[in-house]
Amino acid sequence: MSPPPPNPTARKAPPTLRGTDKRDAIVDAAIDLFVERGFHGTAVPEVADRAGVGAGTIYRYFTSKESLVNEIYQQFKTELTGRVMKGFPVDKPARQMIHHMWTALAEFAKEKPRAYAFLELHHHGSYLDAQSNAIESRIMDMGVRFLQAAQERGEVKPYPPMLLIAIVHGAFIGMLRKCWEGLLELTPETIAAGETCAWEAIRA
Amino acid sequence: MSPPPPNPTARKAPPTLRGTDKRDAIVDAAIDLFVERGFHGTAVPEVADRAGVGAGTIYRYFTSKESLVNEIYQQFKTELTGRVMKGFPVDKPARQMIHHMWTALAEFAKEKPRAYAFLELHHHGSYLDAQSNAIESRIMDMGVRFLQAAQERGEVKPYPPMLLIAIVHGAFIGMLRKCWEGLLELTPETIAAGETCAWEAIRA
Amino acid sequence: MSPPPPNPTARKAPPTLRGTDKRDAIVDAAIDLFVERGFHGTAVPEVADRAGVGAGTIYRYFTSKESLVNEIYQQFKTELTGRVMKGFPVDKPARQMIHHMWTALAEFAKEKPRAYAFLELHHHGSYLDAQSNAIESRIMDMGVRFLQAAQERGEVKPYPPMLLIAIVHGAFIGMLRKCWEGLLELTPETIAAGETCAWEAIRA
Amino acid sequence: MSPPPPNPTARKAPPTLRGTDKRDAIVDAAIDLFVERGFHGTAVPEVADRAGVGAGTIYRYFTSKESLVNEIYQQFKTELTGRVMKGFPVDKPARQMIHHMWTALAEFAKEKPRAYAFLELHHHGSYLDAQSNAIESRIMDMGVRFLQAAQERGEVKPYPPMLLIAIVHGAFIGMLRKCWEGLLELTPETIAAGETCAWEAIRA
DNA sequence: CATGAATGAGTTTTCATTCAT
DNA sequence: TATGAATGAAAACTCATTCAT
Repeated sequence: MSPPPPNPTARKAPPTLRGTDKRDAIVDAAIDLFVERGFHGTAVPEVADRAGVGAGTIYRYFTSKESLVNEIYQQFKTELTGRVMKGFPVDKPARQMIHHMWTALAEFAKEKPRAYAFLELHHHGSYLDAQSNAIESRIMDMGVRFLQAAQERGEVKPYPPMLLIAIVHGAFIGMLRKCWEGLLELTPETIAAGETCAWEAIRA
Repeated sequence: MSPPPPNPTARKAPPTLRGTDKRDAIVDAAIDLFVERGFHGTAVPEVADRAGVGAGTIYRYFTSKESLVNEIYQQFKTELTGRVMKGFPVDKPARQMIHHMWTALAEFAKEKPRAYAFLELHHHGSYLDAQSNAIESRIMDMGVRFLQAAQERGEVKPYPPMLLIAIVHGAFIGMLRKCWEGLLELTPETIAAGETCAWEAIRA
Repeated sequence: MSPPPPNPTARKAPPTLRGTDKRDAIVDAAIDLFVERGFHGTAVPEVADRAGVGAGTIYRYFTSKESLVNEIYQQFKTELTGRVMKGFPVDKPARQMIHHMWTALAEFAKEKPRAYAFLELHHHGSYLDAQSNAIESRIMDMGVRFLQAAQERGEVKPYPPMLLIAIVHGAFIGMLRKCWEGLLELTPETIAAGETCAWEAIRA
Repeated sequence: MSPPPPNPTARKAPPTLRGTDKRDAIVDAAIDLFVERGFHGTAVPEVADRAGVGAGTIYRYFTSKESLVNEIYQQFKTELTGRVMKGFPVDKPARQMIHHMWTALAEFAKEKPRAYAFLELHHHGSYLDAQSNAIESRIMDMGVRFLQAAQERGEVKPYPPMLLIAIVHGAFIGMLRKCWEGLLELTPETIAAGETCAWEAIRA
């Protein structure tokens, strides 16, 4: 996200990196607090405290509290959709598409659980701007197209594609939530079992 | 301004019920706003305005903003669990249990969509007190017991019961969310299709 | 506290008395609360609760919270000054004047401790109106005149009369305060000892 | 801390001390208003206005309105008792003790009249915490001990020491109050005369 | 007459944002 | 560039007073 220093001999390199460090610290702190207490329940100075920076510093990286959530949202939503899109088995059977998607989501959720929780919990906050919401629709459209194709091949149930997406995605979220609540563990076995359920939910 | 009174002699009805009316108006307004903007994003005077009462009036019915969310949460969570429990086919095959549960949830969600959204979105808010959280665990325990019995009868997949619950409940929420977003309609067909998916997700 | 009904056949007696009873109950409750928590620290509904009447009832006897304090203040200040004036040994030696005054104050303070505390603590509240403050000055003027006369007779110290008043009255209040705090008991002995001190403080 | 700058180029003095300056301004404003209108009668923004700071600033120096009164109370009560204790003629005749105490109190009351009035008027407010009240008792205990010793030496009247304290302290307060009301002037002569009265009030 | 539910102006307190250093 | 003290607008909540019953 930060452009590579065009001048490798610059003495200013550490400060430049420090800038990135600070941004990252702010993002990390903000994710934690937004997940724990929600957007409106989190005070900017709290974010600054947890990030170990001054309150004013946040405004050097983000123009407002709203832009902070939105930038975080877009950053991670983009990363998440990127992972799902990357290597998506476009021409393969639906079973493999589900496997790819389920695995990609699970990996992300395991690597960056707070970020995933953040995306999930702030899904439709009134503070999200148009751009943040747009990312969602694009991936949804893609999902619908692939599912329609699979229906035509008779691989999945002939229900509205949006319903099938909802069922699969909902099942995934449901699984994750129980993990966050400590009632389930996100082991490879759990993930695989969940995937089986999700597939059988929609297969023809 | 006032609707044409079909009965010109009825004058006392509103005054008689006014106390209950006001409380209900506050609860309705609060649900709407909490769903739209979240707990911390909703100001008490906004609730009062939408309810058509003075700001101070809210404090005659609820001791604090927190008690307002908690009372609403408990009221509807109790109603919802009551509906699921009532007439639950205890000794019947798992398929019927799923049908009963799915139908009960769908009926409630259709009758009182805002209330259902409220319960769903405020699920684990830090402002919910012990009592509010307790209702959830009790119904979950029951679900686990029934699923275990069904597993022993070989009716559902031999995965952790909590995972199966998560999948089914998650699928239901997923379906609803798409309805809230206007991407799906909560018709009897949609509901039935979703139920089929949910059942096939967990059946052995 | 309520006078015996002089007319046993009057059907209206109870209502009539009830009115007076209510006013008295309000005054009693108000004195207690004003002493405990101060004027601004006392809520009108609290007064109503303790008096056992409805909140609105207070406004049938007093036009406002301010008029409530002021009426109470004037009522008891008038009673107190009346007691001091009644039978004041105008032509007698200063020693006897001090005795009379000290005894009158002590009797009142013993009979109606809350009322005395009220007068003392609300002495110069910004909510007292002109009339309330006027009562004070009149009795003070009288005290100054008598003390000047006594000075001319060489009975008391030739200091500013206002200082002598301040010393004696201050000493009395000081004694009472320790009683209120439970550090001293308002026995006849204490009162007499205090009087001796007060007299020797100002005698020539 | 900084000597009076006779040098017109000094620009940095106020900023250096600004933190302390603000706190002091708040304390000064609060004392004035608490004396004039009482604790509950004073609104925090009023204090802020008079102090020339923003309302929020007060909460950077004091955690609440209550802590504001308590900190002020303790600060000045500690200063006052310190002055009385400092150089107290422990082994000298009671006459000298009275002189020392009376002079110390009068000096403080003259230097910081608002602070003295504040201490006096808020003496037993329900908003004072345990620590604020504790300061009072310690100095009282000391007074009792010294008076008992003086009684054994036959220097003062054989009345309860607490009564003698009450008389002397009450007389002092009485004198001050008349000064606050403008009915007496706190000249050295007045102070000396008052002291004479106070001594003769308790001497054997 | 008596009541107490209802209210909005006012209270204490928090917090996003700015700006002097 | 980074800071954090300062702030005022807005939040949650209280209460003197009114008025329909």
